[in-house]
Amino acid sequence: MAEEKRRYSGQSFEDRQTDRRARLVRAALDVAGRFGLEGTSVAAICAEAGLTARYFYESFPSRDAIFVEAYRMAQDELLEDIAAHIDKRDPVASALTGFFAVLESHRGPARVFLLDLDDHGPAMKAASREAGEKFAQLFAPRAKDALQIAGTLGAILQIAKRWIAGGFAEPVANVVAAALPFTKVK
Amino acid sequence: MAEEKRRYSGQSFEDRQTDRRARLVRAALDVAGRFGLEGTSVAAICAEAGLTARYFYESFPSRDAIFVEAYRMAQDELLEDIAAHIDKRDPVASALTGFFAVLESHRGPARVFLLDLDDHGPAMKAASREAGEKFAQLFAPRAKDALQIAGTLGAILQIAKRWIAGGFAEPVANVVAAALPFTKVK
DNA sequence: CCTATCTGATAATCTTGATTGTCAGATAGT
DNA sequence: ACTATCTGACAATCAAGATTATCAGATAGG
Repeated sequence: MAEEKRRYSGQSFEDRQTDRRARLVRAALDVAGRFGLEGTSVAAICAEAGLTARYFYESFPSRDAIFVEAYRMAQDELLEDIAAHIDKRDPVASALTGFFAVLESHRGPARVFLLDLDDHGPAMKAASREAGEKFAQLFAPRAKDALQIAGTLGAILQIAKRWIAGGFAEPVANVVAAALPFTKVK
Repeated sequence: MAEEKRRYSGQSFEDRQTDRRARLVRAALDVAGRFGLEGTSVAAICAEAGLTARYFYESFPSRDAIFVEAYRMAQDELLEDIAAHIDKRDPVASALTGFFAVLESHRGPARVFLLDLDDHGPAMKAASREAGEKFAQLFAPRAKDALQIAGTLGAILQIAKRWIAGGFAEPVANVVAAALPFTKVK
């Protein structure tokens, strides 16, 4: 909507292309956040971005490609936001607070993150594994046993899912309080 | 294969129908265990069961219907097997041991259980929620906070996933040892 | 004004897989 | 042997959605 003026050389066409690409990624994240990856068609992404399929394939070779890109973008933003929240005094608790706070403020992207991504192709699986490793460094910085790290991560993610399913009813502080003990498991 | 003799009235036709239905459910569980729900087509289920599509729709109105049934069957069997393992002395630890032991011996059905089932329709979602409640009684019998229960369950499931991803390399005892502390979180 | 390029919309194509329908051969009860 | 029913295989239909192709109108630079 918001019908951009047609003046297509206010910006160079590369700039416009880049714009479109970015709009598509945003749209994909948005739609996937509402309907899940499976429920996100190319048509829906394009409609959300106010573009048509032609532009989609101008920037991405396939639907899966944009999913991977959207996921990585959300991942990066989430990690950055959390990093900004970290307090040296108590890195784990503050990271946790940052994590849940960001989820609460970006409810769309949040959902994409918490899905099981192992069943959406190898690229997605790899991206999700990388994310897992990065989060592990935040939430279980000194754990060495892979299974234990998995447990901590699983606990936090499942708590987040339940929280989201309940409509973010609990205040962040409560959620953090529930999750924190799971980071302390010896 | 194993070409059953055609003698279709050795059993009444109702019996044969019931047989076919059961074979289909087994097959669905098996294929889903190998390829995931999305990767499980009606054709694949039928091939695995040694039957054809006609019989599929004789017993099930849709593909989703058999998924729900297969999931519930696996759920029941898993819970029964765990129940058989429970030791009154230390119910949680023994339930955990039973859980992982069963996963190890039934690797196919195991996978179906650990998937995120929220994105396969409302019936599946409901079934998975029920399962969650039953498992919570086993693994977190005295917890009262929903978020904490979620955390414990999430930890155990994630540990199981990681274990499976690693090809069941760790012995069950180690996996139980990694998971047990997560059931003790206060 | 002309024209090459860009844009937006729409339609055509292709794939995949579910769901139905048809049919000849097999079986068992009579 | 006769016939109604059951069986297995296969083709036909339908739908959804990805990917491509087409086309008329808009724009800007010369």
